[in-house]
Amino acid sequence: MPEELRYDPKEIESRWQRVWAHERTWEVPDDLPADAETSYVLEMLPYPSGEPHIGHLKVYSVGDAVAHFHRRRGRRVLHPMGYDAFGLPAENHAIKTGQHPRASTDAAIASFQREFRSWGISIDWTRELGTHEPRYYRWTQWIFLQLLHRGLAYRKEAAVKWCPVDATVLANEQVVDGHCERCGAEVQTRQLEQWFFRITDYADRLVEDLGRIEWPEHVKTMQRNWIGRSTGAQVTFRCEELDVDYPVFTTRPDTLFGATFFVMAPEHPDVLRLAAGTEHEDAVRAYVNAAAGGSAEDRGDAEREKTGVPLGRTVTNPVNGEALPMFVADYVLMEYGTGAIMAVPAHDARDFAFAQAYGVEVRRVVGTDEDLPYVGDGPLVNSHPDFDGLHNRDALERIVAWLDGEGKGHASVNYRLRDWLISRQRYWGCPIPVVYCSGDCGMVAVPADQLPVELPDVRDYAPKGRSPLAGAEDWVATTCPSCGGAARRETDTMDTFVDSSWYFLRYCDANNDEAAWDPAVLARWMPVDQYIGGVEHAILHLLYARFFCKALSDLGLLGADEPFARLFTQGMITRDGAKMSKSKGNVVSPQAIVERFGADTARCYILFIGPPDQDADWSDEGAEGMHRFLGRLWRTCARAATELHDEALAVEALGADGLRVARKAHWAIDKVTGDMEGRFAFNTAIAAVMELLNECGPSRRGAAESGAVRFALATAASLLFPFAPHTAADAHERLTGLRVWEEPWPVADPALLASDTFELVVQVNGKVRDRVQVPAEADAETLRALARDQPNVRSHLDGREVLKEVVVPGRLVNLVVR
RNA sequence: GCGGGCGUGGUGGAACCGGUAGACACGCCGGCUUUAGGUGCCGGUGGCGCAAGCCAUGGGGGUUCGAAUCCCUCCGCCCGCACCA
Repeated sequence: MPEELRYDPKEIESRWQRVWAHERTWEVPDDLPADAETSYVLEMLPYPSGEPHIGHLKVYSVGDAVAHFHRRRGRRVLHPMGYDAFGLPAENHAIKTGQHPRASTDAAIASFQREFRSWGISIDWTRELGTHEPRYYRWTQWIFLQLLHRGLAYRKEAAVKWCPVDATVLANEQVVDGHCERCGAEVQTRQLEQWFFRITDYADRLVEDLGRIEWPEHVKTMQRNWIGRSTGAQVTFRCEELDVDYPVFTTRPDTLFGATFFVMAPEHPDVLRLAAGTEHEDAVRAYVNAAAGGSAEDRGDAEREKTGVPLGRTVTNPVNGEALPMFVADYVLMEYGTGAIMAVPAHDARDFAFAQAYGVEVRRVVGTDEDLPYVGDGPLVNSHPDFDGLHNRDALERIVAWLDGEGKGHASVNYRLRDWLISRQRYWGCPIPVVYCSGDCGMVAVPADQLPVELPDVRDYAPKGRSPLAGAEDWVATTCPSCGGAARRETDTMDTFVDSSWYFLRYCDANNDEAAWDPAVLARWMPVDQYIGGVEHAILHLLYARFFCKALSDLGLLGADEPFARLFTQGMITRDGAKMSKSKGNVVSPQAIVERFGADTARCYILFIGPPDQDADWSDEGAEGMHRFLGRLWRTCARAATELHDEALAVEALGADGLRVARKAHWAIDKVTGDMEGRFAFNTAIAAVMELLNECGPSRRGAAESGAVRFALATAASLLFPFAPHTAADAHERLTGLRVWEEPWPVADPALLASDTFELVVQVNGKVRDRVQVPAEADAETLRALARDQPNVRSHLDGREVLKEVVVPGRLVNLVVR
């Protein structure tokens, strides 16, 4: 093969990357014309650690294809890049090596930048940000202040989750089955004063607005489950002996007449007081202590035997005045509802299990033939003459109305969602911009014009149950912004999910030094039109970001109250069917692939491997095949550029071969466009380009006119550009002299899409017996006659009676015979 | 246990509305080019059968002229939720 026709991705890729960088091709200016059509395409913010992995390659291959497609369809596309740069891995590394987290983070960022650039993704690098840079976290702190002033950030003492390994508190969302989501250690409960964001204020809207966004249904379901909205009633039970009211939340006020006991969580503050002076006092104390020491994991296990201890007191059921025995039991959780429940064993599986174990009465109040416990619907029985016989769902409303009238209860909505605990006793995070005055001012917010509160250097990163920042004495000691007296800084830092809850806003106005953003600029881009990332963020990041947008929009700082209009969650790339990991030694490094085949091959193969929302197994052979295809495309174009003369494409003058090639090109335009528009079917889009190229092979194209072949090849390069930008740009330029990214996305000619003949399938009794080329305009009668006339069809009709003829114009004829 | 998704050649997958099952690729087989090879190009490739044909989309049943696609049922795998009152 002549040297000039060698496909050399290294040379091609670096050459075009230089052109795009030099011409700043992918930058979008801040002063776009008002009528510009825009699109915001965003991949989830990467955490920079070591080098990018194959998941990054996938997310940017998808995102860049989308970004390019929109650009070529005439939109101005915002496609920025940044780094989620605060976080524990860098800090833990610092504890081990003494290297400042900033140094290791910046090194990782540099390697990410280098690799991202080598992939040729079309990023507007002028908007690049790192969440650890003071110019960024200055505004993270500013947002914190806005929330603080609105009462959406607050400090309170509460039972919180503590990870003993990471030595910090965690948000509920970061505890999975009683274990730290990050490190896997079993979490403990501690009573601490911490900072929270009032996300529960938005619980309702966070559920409600899921209806307005185009997200995968399973992600919405996960969020709904997490928020856990339940409607029901709050009902007050009175303990006469102690003269205290205990409200409970129930979703089943219709079963109030079936309540036979009352249970409190071991953490309920009144438990010991209630038992005091009764014969159960010691047992209760022992039970409460045991519960406090038990593991959160066991506590959450529904299969576990129900345990509990009587309190020796009763409460009065407000609907019938009955005295119900009180218990303490750990199947009741302090953090949900009021920490106390009315127990209806006949119609609740948990209460039933407890009643069986402790010999409490079970009273059926929903009449059915089913065994107890019965949690379904039915007519009320054994309740009250006013309600007996009513369907329980109707009775529910009437009972709540009655309670309301009597002042004994009211309709109520309860959520599983807790407020977001955002303080962390760690170093490498955004400082919380608050000081504590040693005088009379108490807690004072650092004024916005004194931001950022910069993270000081410390000598010792090791966590000791308090933030390493507490050791930076010079930094901690400050003056009170209010009275000018002595004050001490808050030493906790913010959860890094705070940093990533607003970065997509900053990108819109990334270099604004006067404000976090200009709302007018934001209005142009927000919400993100297409967000792309892993499903592992279905709850954490995606819920927090939604909360931020709602809170900020309520503050008048932002128009969009949903951050991400469309979400796409990509599947994992596995190797030999298993998740890639260093310990398994099955890691495929993007750098190695790019080194060996070039970025275009890597990107295309990852998209070709299967539907991008599904997991897919990496195959080296598959990547080689993609490399062959790109080489063939490039070479065929390069050869055509010199060997096929550049004649105009006159469709009317084309012969059969030329027409076939031109048609195939228009078919491919239609196919690729449809695959990109409707769904992210990049795999079939690339397959269509492969088909088109196959049609242009020297033997297959036959006597096709050079204009038709050139058009088909240029089209192939053009259609492949979103997936293999360098190769496509190079091939396209050689062939046409034009820069493909400046060309509009091709539009299929309907006249060339429709063929003048089609292959009619003829079935007898549903089995294909023959095929025949027929004119596209043939009417049903013609098709019918033609079908019956095929030799192989005749032999199957021979001596039989035709009962029915099904004619599907443009497709098939089915003859039903006996 | 509850909810959701999936199951198609040796492999990844395609078939978007019920209308030619297996596009496109990997792998394999054969041929050509020949520079020694990788490479490149052309062709073949679901199974059984000499063939006509038959069988085939996890198993079974159903609806339909016609089912990978719709319905019922069973099996297997994956994901989420799971003492939330």
